[in-house]
Amino acid sequence: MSKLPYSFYQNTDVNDLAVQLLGKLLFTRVNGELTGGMIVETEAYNGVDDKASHAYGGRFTDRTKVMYEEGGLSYVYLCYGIHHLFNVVTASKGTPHAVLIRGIEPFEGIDVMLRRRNMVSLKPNITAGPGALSKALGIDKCLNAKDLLGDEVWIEDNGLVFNEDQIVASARVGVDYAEDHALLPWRYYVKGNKFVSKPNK
DNA sequence: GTGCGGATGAACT
DNA sequence: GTTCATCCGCACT
Repeated sequence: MSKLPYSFYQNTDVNDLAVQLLGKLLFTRVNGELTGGMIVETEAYNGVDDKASHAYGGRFTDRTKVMYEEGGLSYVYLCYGIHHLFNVVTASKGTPHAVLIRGIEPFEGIDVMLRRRNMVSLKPNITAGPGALSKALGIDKCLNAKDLLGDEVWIEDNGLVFNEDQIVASARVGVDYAEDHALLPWRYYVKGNKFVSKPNK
């Protein structure tokens, strides 16, 4: 297995990239503890033209500035004051594309994830949903703006590729505020996988 | 400096 | 289906 190269993240078609991330392995090493899982659900956020994106209209703030960096960095932010959401920054410098990781299937360090989630047995909700998987992987603001080829958070290619008929595209979750962009089918998930988040149609 | 509300999840009724 | 935990980013004064 090998880490995805920078060239992977440079893709300017953020939807294509969101699909390609399905089946890849997301790892973190926090306090020396290795955890990881296979990405089974993503959402594409198409930068300045996307009303659901934090960078819509070119908004550039302390929080959103990392999205304007070169693809291959992390973008982690706090949502509802409680949940840290993990995104992959993509495209080239100046183009604030990002892909939200919404679900992973546990692969490595399951005991550590159970402890972090206060769970005794493995159930889908350990990593189904963006807030849940961040907690299981130990992701918080400290992992914002990290190099995805570093040794704190990274993504590996295990060679697995899904067929088109194994992938479902649907509307993104929790973006009602995005008006006419709320219904765009930019959420992608692996059909039938138990670690896809709740609104699973 | 102030006020509003969110790319959610879990525990309720 | 409804409620609420719990913070800070962001727009505006």
